[in-house]
Amino acid sequence: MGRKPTNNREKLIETALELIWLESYNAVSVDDICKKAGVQKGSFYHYFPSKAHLALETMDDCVQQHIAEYEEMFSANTPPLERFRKMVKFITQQQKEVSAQLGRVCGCPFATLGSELAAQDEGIAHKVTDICSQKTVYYQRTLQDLVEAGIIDKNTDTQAKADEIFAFIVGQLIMARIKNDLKYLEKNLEKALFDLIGVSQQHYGSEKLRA
Amino acid sequence: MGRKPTNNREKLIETALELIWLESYNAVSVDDICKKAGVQKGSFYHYFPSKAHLALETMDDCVQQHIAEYEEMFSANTPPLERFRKMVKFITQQQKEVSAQLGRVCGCPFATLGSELAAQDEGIAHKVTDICSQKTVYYQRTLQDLVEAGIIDKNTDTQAKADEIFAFIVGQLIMARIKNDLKYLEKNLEKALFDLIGVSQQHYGSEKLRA
DNA sequence: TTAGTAGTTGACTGGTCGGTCAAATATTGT
DNA sequence: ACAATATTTGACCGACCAGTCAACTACTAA
Repeated sequence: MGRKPTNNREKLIETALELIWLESYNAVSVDDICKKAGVQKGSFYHYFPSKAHLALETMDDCVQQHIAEYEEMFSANTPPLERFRKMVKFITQQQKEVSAQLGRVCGCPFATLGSELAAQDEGIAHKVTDICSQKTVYYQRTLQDLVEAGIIDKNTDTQAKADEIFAFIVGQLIMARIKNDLKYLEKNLEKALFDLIGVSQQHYGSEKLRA
Repeated sequence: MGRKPTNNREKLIETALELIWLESYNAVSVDDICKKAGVQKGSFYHYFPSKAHLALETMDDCVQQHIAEYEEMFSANTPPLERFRKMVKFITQQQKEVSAQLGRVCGCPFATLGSELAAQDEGIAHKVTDICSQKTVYYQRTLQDLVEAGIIDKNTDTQAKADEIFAFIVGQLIMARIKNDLKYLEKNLEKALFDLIGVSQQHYGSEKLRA
């Protein structure tokens, strides 16, 4: 029943991701999004009760894709250090692509949005917090595997360390966004991450041999 | 000549820092700032040619206070590890105070503003980048001292490591802001920072003995 | 005294904001 | 054919936005 389904909903979500990621939530208006998506404002409010709800659904859409990637990168049959290496490559590669597509380094959309709206919209702040926990689970499991493999200190507080890793990556992405420069990401992220985790030099490249 | 000087200018800058730090640049209007500062809009535009200029001057004002603190914390007659410890304490203490005063964890005003306006206002993005470089100079000098004292790996790329430290702290502050929670900052920041720098466990508390 | 100046006032502008709505249109099940 | 439903349309709303301006006030230097 009803009218033929169009992809207006998806178009709005896609466009919202682009514009908000590039600029910011408050700098992009509903009219901007509609115009760029080629959708009328009435249709917008047919699908989303408010601008904030669009942002929430956009984040859901974005995180779903991320989780799919993370499931693969962090699968148990990948050696633990290699998982982090894959993640670093994924992040830098993704930043490179988005930067080429949108014309500037955009960083982490969740962190940017979360920081901007932390005090303005509880719902969005909460959603971002959720996404963080979701991701740190992958880190924590991997850290446990690293402990068991004897690659890092067995007294590591894996929960705390996982949060630190997340914060570290967020920080690097925020700085890349502000400076509009990918070179720090490309050059040092992996090594810096291993320093933070506490991987000794001798393990840096030797995992495959021992795994 | 002219009328008796008031402190309206300072009031505007103070109020702008409060409101923008708490919320965000685009979420706070010139009217909001004027109202809270008890200053008329005409006076606002007597002192500042635009909202963006106010933000710039607010950052200048804020960074000046920071630099004074950093000069003391990072003075050469403080042992290098102790400098970082002082900084961590300063950051957590400041966050605690601001959080008590403004009602929520606010994080790093430069990073929040920089991330929000990176693509919207070149001037502000550039100013934030400047502030970063200014601060990383302190880190780099301290890292060199740590190398010379034999406390960290002598092959450390101090320039890169200083940027990593900055990004790490920014990340922690952004996460504290998003989660509106200081506990990670209070519990683990110092240890995590030392891990990132590559300070071995044996040096954690022993510096004063050897310095 | 008076001319010049720094600072203040608050009404005003044109444009944009998020959001609403009643009517039109297309599609489906019966 | 027709009723029910899903979707689209674009004009419209009041509130708010950054910024302007001409008149006004209080001070100083000559």
